[in-house]
Amino acid sequence: MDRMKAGDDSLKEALKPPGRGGRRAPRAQPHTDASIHAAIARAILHGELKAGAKLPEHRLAEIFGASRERIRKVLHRLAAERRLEIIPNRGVRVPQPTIEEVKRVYEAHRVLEAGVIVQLVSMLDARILGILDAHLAQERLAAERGDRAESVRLSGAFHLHLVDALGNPELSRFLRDLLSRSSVMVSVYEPASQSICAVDEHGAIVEALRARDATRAIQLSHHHFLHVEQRLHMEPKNETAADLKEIFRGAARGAK
Amino acid sequence: MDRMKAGDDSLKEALKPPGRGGRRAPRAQPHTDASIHAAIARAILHGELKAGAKLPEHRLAEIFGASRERIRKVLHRLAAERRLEIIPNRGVRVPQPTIEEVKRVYEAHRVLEAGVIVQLVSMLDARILGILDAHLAQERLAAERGDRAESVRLSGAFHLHLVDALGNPELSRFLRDLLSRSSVMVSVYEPASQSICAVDEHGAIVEALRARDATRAIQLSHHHFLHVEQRLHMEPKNETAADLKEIFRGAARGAK
DNA sequence: TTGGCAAATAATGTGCACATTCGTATTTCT
DNA sequence: AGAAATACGAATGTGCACATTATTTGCCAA
Repeated sequence: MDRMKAGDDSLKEALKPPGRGGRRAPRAQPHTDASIHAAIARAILHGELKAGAKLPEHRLAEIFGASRERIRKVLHRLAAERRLEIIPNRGVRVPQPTIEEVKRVYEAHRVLEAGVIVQLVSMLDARILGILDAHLAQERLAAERGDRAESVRLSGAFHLHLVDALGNPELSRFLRDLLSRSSVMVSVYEPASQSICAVDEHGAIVEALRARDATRAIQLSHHHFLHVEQRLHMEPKNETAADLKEIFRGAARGAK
Repeated sequence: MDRMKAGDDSLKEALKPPGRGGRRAPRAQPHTDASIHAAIARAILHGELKAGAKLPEHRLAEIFGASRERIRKVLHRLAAERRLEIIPNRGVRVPQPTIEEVKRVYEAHRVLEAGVIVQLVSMLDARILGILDAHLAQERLAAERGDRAESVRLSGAFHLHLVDALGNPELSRFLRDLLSRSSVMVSVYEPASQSICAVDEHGAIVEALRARDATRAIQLSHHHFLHVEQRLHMEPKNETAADLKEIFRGAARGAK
């Protein structure tokens, strides 16, 4: 028979909006390399493509209406960015990180953020503090509303704000890479409920920064990451992946 | 006539040893993807491929004796790693960083190393100190011998030892990316003579680490990087690139 | 002589077809 | 009946040929 493993039609759902959501399908340029790349990256980031999900290039080609070679190029690029994993002659999958790799990513983030804090206290100004304060307000609002999805998103954005404040593209890009890998991890080793990053801990870090106390800010950040790591479940969830067509439905070819 | 720009035959020279240098050409497997990737990466790292050098895929294909598609795949991967720059429909070149980008890379390295130091003082042991001490001894030896090339290599390796001591692959990989980009920069904005990184400054950092004085180590590291930045010339050298065949001669197909 | 324009040329981008390899299912032997 | 070997099928890997785009060269005109 067809040996369809676990429903193979949900890939379409994940790759919805390459950016602009509501426009009616333009024409003549259904999908550029960048839009396919963005669609798949977004699906991974949003957890719609679960860890371990297979991405057959032939299937993706027909979903996006693109040739297999274009899909192939995008897939290889995503693999070079560590967002996908290519096993020779066996296809491409969403990486299924081990618990050790998860800890390495968090450790890397922790080490980087310590360096960021050191640099930040020497160049902190009202503008940066304003951004951080505004962000904390958003986080509190989302927490009060009980908007869990938004809280998760904002808790990641907090750390992005810290590096982005330095204005260094290299560092920002590195952290984004780490976060994109973290997002896959939360779908596997799902943290206990509640917000991933407690708002209070973020607030405390900002206060230490405001006081130009790098040592204290680093300590707070350090403990903050330890809390996050402790919330991770030690055993992977191992759920069956949704099918590709569903995932990429919106992103597929606009309106087929 | 032939419009050979600046001698187009030096590409071969740069891509010499994919790793093993002296072995006589094996057979049947002239070049795998990895070996081509390594050869080009090495040529960039060693400064044999100067900034702004063009790498026509057809030329590389005949040099390595591989198909154009394989070259193409490797080139795209190198571009994803920020080692090469692809301009659509205009080919691939070695990136020619601006002085601002150079400073960003050094700043990123400096910020990262601050975080590394923070983590390092909390997990420093005799083994790590031994590695660092041994490295310093090598650096002093090279300096006494006046071996400038070796000094440059070792000064970069010192910072690699610092991150590698943490045992975190993510951080090590990030720093290697940064260093690979720095190597292109020194060929453009050539630092004043003398060693790039003074051995004494490295030694002082190790001493601060030995004393578990993170603050002092960070300060030393910070000033160390400022010194390196100050040594950069502010104007690019703009020299004509050597030709490809020469660069990749050894690496090409072993024994033509 | 210089400036712009047009054709030729070379290099890149793309799609197609074939070769290779891995997983699966069937068959056969013990 | 169980296990191993084999054959089948699907998916990936690779090379080739064509289309498209940029760059250069030659020419013409001002």
